[in-house]
Amino acid sequence: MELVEEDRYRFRIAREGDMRVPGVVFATRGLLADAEKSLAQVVHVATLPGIVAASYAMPDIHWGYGFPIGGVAATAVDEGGVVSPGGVGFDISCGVRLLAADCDRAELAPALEEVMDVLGRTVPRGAGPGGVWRLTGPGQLERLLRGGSRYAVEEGHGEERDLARCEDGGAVADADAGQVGPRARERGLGQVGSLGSANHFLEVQQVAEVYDPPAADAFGIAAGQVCVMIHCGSRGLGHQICTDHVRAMDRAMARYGIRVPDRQLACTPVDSPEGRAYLGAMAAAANYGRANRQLLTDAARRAFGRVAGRRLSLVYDVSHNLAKIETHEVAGRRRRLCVHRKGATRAFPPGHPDLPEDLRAVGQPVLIPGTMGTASYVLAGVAGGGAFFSTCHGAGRRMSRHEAARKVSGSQLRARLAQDGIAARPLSWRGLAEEAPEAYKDVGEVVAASEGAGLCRIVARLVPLGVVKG
DNA sequence: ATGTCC
Repeated sequence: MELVEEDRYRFRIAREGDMRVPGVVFATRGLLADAEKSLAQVVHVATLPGIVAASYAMPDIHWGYGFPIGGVAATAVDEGGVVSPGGVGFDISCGVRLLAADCDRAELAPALEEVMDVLGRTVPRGAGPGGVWRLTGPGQLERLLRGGSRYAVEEGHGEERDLARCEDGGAVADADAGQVGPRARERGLGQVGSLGSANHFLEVQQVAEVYDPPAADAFGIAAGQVCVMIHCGSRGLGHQICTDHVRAMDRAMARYGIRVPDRQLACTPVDSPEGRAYLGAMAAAANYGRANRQLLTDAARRAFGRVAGRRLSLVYDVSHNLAKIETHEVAGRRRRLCVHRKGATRAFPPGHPDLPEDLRAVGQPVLIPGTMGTASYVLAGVAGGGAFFSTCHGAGRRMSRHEAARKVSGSQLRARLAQDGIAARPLSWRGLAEEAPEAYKDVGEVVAASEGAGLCRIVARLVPLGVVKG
């Protein structure tokens, strides 16, 4: 496949064959080494009915189920555009929340090990059931699927101010719990308020460097400040919803005359019973993911309060695995689009009406989880953001889990992190090894390419002080 | 990502 370099950070895959739009890849040549399989997925996505503008890829693109991770695709709702669960991913509403503590690193230092011990004991994690909340019955799950973070706050697990700093105010209204199947419910009941495993984490971090002081100031973070970053999703509930609706769409697709180059791209029109059912269930899972992060926030606040007498205030909460109905101008026309972001973060520009008032002047905070040994970033949305106001979501893997586990010893990694002043609380050595910093690309390179491509601007770099891993 | 294969 030919990748035409349009400028240093933007490449084009010309339209050919069944492609309805070209591919546009924001990256550097270096970041695209070994990206052949995921670029083929960019081409596959370009064939979807109703897709507009381009099949986009972010600088942290890598291979995923059907769509690439780091993919953005918008379809025109009123022109037969489709929705595809593969364009959201299995971990619906996986996302990141950043909390800022009322202290700097030196002030927390004497209490850090104990804070990490308490977090290690009180943050539920790992595969399978177990969470902060034990739901009392189906009615409570129903309210949670509709109310998201808002419901968790109503039940006493947070502050009203938290909701203003959550994407969509902590919950979307179009959740349809009736489209969440019995198995998804069953899996979700016992996992509310848990990290999960793999790349999910809770980290205590320090703001190492501020690049955009006015934006950092508006976000409520400053150099040296201690932060807590939570990266998790909708656990088994989201996974089961994806499984159920992929199956339903796979069966229904032919009735709509839709053919896709890869069965993993199963889709139906947004405006079809199957499309609406998926989007309703997906929104419910999105609310579940938000409640999940709200409850983990509560657990982190309790640990910080009890051990160190410190408070945590919410900077922002944003997902990087969602599809949303948004209105954008395409080719001079305002159109209602279904924007799929999979491993891509929404990044609203300054002035956007959906941003809370105190952030509107600087743009939406974008939270980029890096690795436990290097850094994470806070970015901000910019005007003109070239892919329906989307940017990267993380470092992107360089090694497979298998390769990382083979090359890295978990116990040696923990010792190495400790030498660097990072207190790790892993659940298993294997899990830690799979997430070793060297298993990932350089997150600094990813965010630099994202900024260079005009998708966002870099606000601050955060470095880990302690990590709780599933 | 995921009760890592109903």
